[in-house]
Amino acid sequence: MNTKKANTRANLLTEARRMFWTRGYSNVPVREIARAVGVDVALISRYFGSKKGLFLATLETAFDEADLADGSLEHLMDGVIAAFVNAPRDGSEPSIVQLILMNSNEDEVGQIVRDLHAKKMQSKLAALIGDEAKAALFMAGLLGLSVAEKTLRIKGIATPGTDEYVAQLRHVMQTALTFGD
Amino acid sequence: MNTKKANTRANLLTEARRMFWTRGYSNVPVREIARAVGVDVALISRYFGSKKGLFLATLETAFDEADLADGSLEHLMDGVIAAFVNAPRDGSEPSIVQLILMNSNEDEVGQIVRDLHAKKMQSKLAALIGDEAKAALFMAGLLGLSVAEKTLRIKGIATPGTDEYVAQLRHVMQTALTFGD
DNA sequence: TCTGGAATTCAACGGTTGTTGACTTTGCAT
DNA sequence: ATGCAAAGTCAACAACCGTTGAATTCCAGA
Repeated sequence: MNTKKANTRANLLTEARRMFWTRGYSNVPVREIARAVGVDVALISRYFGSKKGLFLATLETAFDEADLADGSLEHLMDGVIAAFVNAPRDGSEPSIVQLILMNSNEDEVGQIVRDLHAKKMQSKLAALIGDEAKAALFMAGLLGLSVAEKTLRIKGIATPGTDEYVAQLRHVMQTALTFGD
Repeated sequence: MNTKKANTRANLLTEARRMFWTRGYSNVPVREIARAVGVDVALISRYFGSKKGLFLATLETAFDEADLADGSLEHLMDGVIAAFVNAPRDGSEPSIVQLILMNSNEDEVGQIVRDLHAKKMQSKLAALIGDEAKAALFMAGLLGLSVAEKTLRIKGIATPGTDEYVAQLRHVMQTALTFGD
């Protein structure tokens, strides 16, 4: 069987992604990932080279599903919400916004995450909106709402997934688009 | 001299505050703080009990200067900007918003920072604005702009301290106050 | 100058981290 | 059943962390 090794490798990748993206790179010991999967720690270094290699592997398919081709404002917002804010599939999985917020402070991998965000997300947004300052405010609103709810758990922010949360998101984002007008 | 001990104690406190507030609690080894001040590591445990004790000491006077008593919208925004966003005195010193963003993810001291923020900052804001949801969006905009500039370094966000940055801040915050109307 | 207490340093501890080489188990082909 | 890679485990490593008791330096008062 070739699927045996590939299976545990995939399990490690899934578990690592969930932990790294919700708690941050340096706050997750490799031993804990291995324990959650049910294998020995040595396999991480063996299959992914190092802890950093495992983290980079979780990044590789991060922005693949993001498709913001459509130009209309309505579809732009919906696309951003669907691709970056909503957690993919299972509700326990973190969103891309959370990946960014959790790991951009990290010393080692922080720059990689920032560059990836700038290249795949921010530049695309700026091109679609057509104004760098507006796009920046757009993104700031997105991040602020996320950190307010997910990290600071401020009372008054709606629960993600609800219509009310989407309404808040759209209101904040739409505001950014009127800046300076 | 009684001022000798108090002097190095104050130096440790200042250096710890700058490092903890800009890089996060767990990312700053106590040995580095001591080295920056020019004393031995043992003094930290001796003077503050523990690393956590040192961090808590940096929190003690954090929200003291915050005065949002005035009810007018103009003064509310200016007060928030002055008290929480602008760095106090020296430009190299971090702001309270940065303290919150940097340490709210921490396992140990995160809850303390969150509680402190909720008690001293968010509840006060909610009372002044009179609407919990609006106050939450107000705070979200503040945090988002800060994390976009300071943490992610998104191009398009103005430099803090400039008039343009204040304009962005006010625009984002004002938007939150019109939510639902 | 001597002394005694305060201020600081020194050296070591137990614990945790990521990593690696050697060993053991698994499972298919012969 | 047997051999033999592949898959996984085990033990140990060096480096780093926060903390602590003992030793040392510093310095004002007698």
